[in-house]
Amino acid sequence: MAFSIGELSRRAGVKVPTIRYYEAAGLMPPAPRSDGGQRRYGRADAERLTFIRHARELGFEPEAIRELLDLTAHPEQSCATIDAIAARHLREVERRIASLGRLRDELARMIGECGHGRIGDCRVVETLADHAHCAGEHP
Amino acid sequence: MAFSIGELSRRAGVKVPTIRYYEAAGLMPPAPRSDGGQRRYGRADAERLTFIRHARELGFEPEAIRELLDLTAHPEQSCATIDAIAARHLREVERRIASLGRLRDELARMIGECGHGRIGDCRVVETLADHAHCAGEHP
DNA sequence: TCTACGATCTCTAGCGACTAGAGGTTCAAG
DNA sequence: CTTGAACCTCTAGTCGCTAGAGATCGTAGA
Repeated sequence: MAFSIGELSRRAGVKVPTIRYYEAAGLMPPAPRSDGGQRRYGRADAERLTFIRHARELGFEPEAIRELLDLTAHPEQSCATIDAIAARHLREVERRIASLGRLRDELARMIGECGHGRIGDCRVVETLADHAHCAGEHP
Repeated sequence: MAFSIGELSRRAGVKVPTIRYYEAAGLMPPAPRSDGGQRRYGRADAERLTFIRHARELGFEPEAIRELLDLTAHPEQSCATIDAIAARHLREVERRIASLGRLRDELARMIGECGHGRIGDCRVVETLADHAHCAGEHP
């Protein structure tokens, strides 16, 4: 039920030094220690760390991840607070899904044309380059 | 038709020093210079840079972005090469869309429960923490 | 044409998020 | 017990930017 940092590393797919870094950075809680001073972890830590890894791979910044983790950690805070934070992240997530959807379609089209012996022209750049209007981001 | 780095910065939503950094890093081609040595850009540069920004926001590493840009830049390379690279990115993009979809559903559920006066428990962590099986990533 | 001043130039240094290594301690299988 | 892999802390390095410093360019207005 209690396992080492190496085991946690294997379960979550996050390198050992990175786990220690996340603890120092406040993304992971300070782990309880064995008599000899080594960190001990449980299932919840593996889940939390796996979430952090996925969120990082998806391009979320540590600050955003912290907020998402807080949603889980403090369900007692007001509905309005949760709603505002969740809604903001929801909009962001939907933007990303839309962008990735366009990229997926373009990649699929290229592969399809390849199969028919044509070297189709590639519009990967145009695919994500347009839609500059989805911005409203840089003040 | 030819504009400055500041103008490019505004069009693409990327800071001026970052543009110079991308040039040094090889993500942007070396820009032609004015008589006085200032960089001059065209429409294609703005598109490319906007693509880079979007791809970075979506969590793609510079190396992956370089590959995607190369797909566009060298349509003359063999079908097999293009197919392999595009297929790999397609799988990755689909994984991300699936992950984001789960996160979106969970955020939407929380907001929905908020609206009905309940402070629903938050499962955002579980949402992305499971599915460790989609790994095959860390050797 | 001259001038002023904002934009651009290069260069160096700093920061956030890791990552790698040195040197020493702990744990657990034998 | 012993011993070697795994852990500890600490420092230093890398990558992707970001923020000055000090000098030069370019253009609008007198």
